[in-house]
Amino acid sequence: MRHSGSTVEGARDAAHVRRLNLERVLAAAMSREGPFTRAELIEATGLSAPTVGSLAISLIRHGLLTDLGSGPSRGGRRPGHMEFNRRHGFVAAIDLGPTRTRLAVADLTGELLLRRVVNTPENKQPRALLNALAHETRELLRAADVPVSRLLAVGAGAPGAVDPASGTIVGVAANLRGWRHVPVAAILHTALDAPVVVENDVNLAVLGEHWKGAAREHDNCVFLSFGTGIGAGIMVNGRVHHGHHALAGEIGLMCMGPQFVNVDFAPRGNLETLAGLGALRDRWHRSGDAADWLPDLFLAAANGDRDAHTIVEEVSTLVGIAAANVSCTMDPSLVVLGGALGMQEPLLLRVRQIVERIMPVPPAVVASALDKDAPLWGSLLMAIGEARERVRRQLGRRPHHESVHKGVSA
Amino acid sequence: MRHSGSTVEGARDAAHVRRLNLERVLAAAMSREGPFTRAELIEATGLSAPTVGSLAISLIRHGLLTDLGSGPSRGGRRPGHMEFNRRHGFVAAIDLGPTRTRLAVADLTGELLLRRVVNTPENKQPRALLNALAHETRELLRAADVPVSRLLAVGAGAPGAVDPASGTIVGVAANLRGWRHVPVAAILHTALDAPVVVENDVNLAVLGEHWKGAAREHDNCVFLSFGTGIGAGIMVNGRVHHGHHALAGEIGLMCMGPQFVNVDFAPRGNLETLAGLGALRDRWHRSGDAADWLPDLFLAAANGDRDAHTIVEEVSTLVGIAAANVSCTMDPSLVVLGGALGMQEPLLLRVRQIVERIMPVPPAVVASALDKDAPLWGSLLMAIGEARERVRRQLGRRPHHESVHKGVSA
DNA sequence: AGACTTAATTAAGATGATTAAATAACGACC
DNA sequence: GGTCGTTATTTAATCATCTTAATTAAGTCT
Repeated sequence: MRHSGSTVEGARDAAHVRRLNLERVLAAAMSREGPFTRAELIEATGLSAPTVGSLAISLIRHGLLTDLGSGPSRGGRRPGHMEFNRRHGFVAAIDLGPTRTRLAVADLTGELLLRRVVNTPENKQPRALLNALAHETRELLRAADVPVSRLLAVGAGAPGAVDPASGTIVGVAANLRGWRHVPVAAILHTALDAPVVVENDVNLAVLGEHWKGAAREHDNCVFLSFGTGIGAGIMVNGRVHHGHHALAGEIGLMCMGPQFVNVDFAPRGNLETLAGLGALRDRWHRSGDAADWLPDLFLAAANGDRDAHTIVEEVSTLVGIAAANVSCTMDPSLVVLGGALGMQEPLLLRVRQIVERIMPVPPAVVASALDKDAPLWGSLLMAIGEARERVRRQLGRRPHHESVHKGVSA
Repeated sequence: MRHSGSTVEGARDAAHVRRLNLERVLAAAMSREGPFTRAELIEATGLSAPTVGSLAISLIRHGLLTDLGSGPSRGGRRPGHMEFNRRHGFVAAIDLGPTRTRLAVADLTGELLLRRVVNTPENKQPRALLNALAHETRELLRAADVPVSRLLAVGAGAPGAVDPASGTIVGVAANLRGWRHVPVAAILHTALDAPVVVENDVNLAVLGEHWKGAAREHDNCVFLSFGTGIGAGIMVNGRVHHGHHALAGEIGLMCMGPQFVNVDFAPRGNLETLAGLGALRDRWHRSGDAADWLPDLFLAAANGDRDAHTIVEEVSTLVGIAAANVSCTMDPSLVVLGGALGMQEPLLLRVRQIVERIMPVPPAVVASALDKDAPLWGSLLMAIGEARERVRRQLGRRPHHESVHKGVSA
């Protein structure tokens, strides 16, 4: 549920300045661990003392800051301590996976309150499934002692092509057949009575890694997910790049050489059909869940099994080429590998080797630090962003005036 | 010569609002063809009449707007017409190519005054060559009747890896051997006494096509240049994407299949060595300038020459794969093909076919509208951006006060 | 006890936006 | 040809919000 700004991008008057300064102070307050004083906010924001004082009062009135009373003196008047009120609002995250769904509840700073992993309900229509997950989320909120009214935003992730603008799953997700044009945001919004932002799971993974994982400080990076499906989350200047049809990062479609062009092309020559877990399973003559046979494959390859070695070698090469080709296109400072296949150490080494051969100034290539939780963290971050947006809008309105009576000046 | 903001990202006070509003009015004034009235500015900016009046006076004082006196009435008071003063400042563009160098002078709206194409001086050291081009630029300014003091900014383009932040050519350019760490911006700045912004030629091409060419309105697009060198200019949300080491778009490095990985790799398997004009020339057993034999090749292919057909077919396929792979990574709404090879019609058709086979929602694939002039237009746009920046900084300072005497209020 | 320190608030002044009213200059109409 | 309404712009009054300077508050230190 995104609101497109109805106003003409903000009137440029004094009130605008006030909003900007409020955000500055709020950002300074949130970035700080524990309590702080007005003086520290003055230092951090560069604003004048009276302004910070006034803004602090405003934020305390709104409940975003908690007044902690005065602290110990440092040689002068005792400072008034305060603290960001983390419990002013909460967010929930739902990472809908093909087999497992991860849920989490956190406060506005991203501190995790509770999390839960459930089996994704099978054989359910999208709407029913989402309602079941909403129910699960409400239970989690109750368990975390969070009143539903305090839920400010929900972040949801799903595999496949997602249009964040409309909060809809537009394409078919790997293992979630039949999900076409499902208005995920709308359904969850109704069920949870909070704004919902929806995003592709790989895009969430890159957000998560950037926030809490291996990609901290890397404002230009990519997350490459190699599992049953193959996709990339692309971060440009600290923001996720979606592309024009929300298809950016669909590197599963990548063509791996001229030999794959003229054949009966569609489903037989691209990266996903060559290097997805499906292809590996077939070549390794196994079936069932990848967790059962994937480690075997890499163990066998390490132990000199000819077939296994060939499979690993060839797939690693393909993955390496993909990573290198994305790198020469985007020039990220970091490439994060994820997904069941992407987390395999031998593959990582081979990918790094290939990338370093091809790129004159190669990006670092590392494994995901958050692994399967990466999209969940990304969902949380996205939800926090939406929640802060909501808070900002709240702050725009004047607080409940407690009719301050003052002597009328002559 | 870029200045990194010394202030802490702008003090958020009333003066800040003033600056923002000045920019609003200026943008509205520049976007308009011909004269306009205050009333129109009020309508366009959403600001109040007194504010616009005051800002207009300020801009007229600074010489950015020209007062044209009052125009015809529309049933009421006659409106005061004014006009953006295009001759308030000028910009120059220099597109340094391996064989030809293009120069242009334009006003602040991008209206071309004069242009010139010269042979790139050969056998000169970088510094001498740049000084020669600066001399050429000054001549062009004189011919266009532009005083050097009115030159507000210069945009320069060069092949190879350019670091726009420092205005330096860092890598080796295709036909300009020996250009390593040449401080282009600094040299030209000294020679022309104006700020210089330097950018990679392919990045400029995408800027140019977006501004005046085939990519208008396409805020997510890529320009693929296929000539002796191969590279891409990548536009994300209306801005050129540079990547972390200014290597974004170096798709000449792209690996075209696993068969090219394990061979003695470095210079023999990537896109540029397979599909660059050098490779074509060798396969077609020719030598000299591509203009002499490239049309022959495509003509022969069209006329059924077996060898030519094979060459064209194979190269087109490689180009198509590259375009498709960039597309699935970036999801642009448009792919523009340029460069001597990229402008060949049969290649375009094949590329379009491949891209449409691979992408579920394919981008449009078109030939460059500006052809060899694309980087020049991009340079102009970049220079105009820099010039406007300079003007904005000027506007920050108070105009020469003509000591307005007024009665002191009691 | 008095002097200096640090923190926060109050007061006064400056800037620049807005609304409301005034002015300017015209067309139209009886 | 005077009144009236219309359009464009300016002037005046008001308001919001920032800043600096002064003041109050509540200590520490010698």
